[in-house]
Amino acid sequence: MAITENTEVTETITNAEWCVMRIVWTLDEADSHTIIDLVSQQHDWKAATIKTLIGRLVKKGALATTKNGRQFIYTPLIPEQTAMDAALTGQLDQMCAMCRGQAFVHAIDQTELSQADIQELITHLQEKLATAPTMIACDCLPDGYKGSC
Amino acid sequence: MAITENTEVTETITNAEWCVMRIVWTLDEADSHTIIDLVSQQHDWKAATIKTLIGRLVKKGALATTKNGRQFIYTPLIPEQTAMDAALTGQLDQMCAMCRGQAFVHAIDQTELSQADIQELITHLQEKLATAPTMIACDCLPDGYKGSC
DNA sequence: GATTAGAGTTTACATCTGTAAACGTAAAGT
DNA sequence: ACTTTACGTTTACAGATGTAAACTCTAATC
Repeated sequence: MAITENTEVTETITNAEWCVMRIVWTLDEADSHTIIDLVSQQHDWKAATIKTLIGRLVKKGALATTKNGRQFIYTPLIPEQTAMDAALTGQLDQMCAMCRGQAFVHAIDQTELSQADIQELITHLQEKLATAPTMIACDCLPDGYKGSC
Repeated sequence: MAITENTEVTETITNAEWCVMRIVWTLDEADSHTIIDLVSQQHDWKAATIKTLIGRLVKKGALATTKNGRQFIYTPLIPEQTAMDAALTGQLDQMCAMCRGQAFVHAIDQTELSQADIQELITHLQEKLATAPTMIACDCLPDGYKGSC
């Protein structure tokens, strides 16, 4: 069995931490110098700030460290797609079930998507359509109360 | 001109606050007794906790108050759809532009959607397809560096 | 009219986040 | 060997967030 599987997305990655993770996800592995260099070109943060974020991510189990001479090489322990999925789903779970569809409509309107992604989305949606319910009930009120947004 | 337009979504609504807002959005207006009653059926929070959340939402300008005898009637000052839109978009803006399409695929897979919503999404996507780029570049690294997730 | 109850306000407090300086230590240069 | 770097760790600190008790009134009750 694999040694470092991370199925459980235990800890949450904060906004600032996302910026660090994105660098490491993209490079797949990076030393702190590289991370600090790249992140500070995107955000007006001191090196110390980025060091803190790296440290917190290691403690959270989002980044792994491999000793390389005097320094570390950082690698992602949780897949980018998993983190994105959890972040989006977490946000959606908080919203009224009845309104999620509209939220998607708006979000998709405002997001640049590639032709391939759009195709894939259409395909998935068409499949989903087959078994889709006529309507989704509002789940904002406790069980037993009816109401709709 | 209208008196209480709230175009600017200044303050953020926190997770706990969302639970209160959902009740008010759904009922359209509610007194604190009702809010406390309904919210505490969904969450194991003391009345005091919910009072705090209501207070913070009023201070943030998310809820309006109208005096009604000794108590207040609370009404939403920001539309639910606007808040949902901002929440989703904010989350997406944090993720790699190249990966957002996949994030949508996963999110949509895990969300129950009505037939009508799916139809609408397909229509929007088909329209989008016409002007969609072949691919979206990864924007995780600072300008000048190329790399892809 | 005195008392009580309930609505809103203040205060409290631990944890999480964003932001960063200070520090210890081992490697690298001289 | 001695000093300077530079990497990772510790400490700091204000503001946001989750969670809730305490307090102050005004309105309703006896």
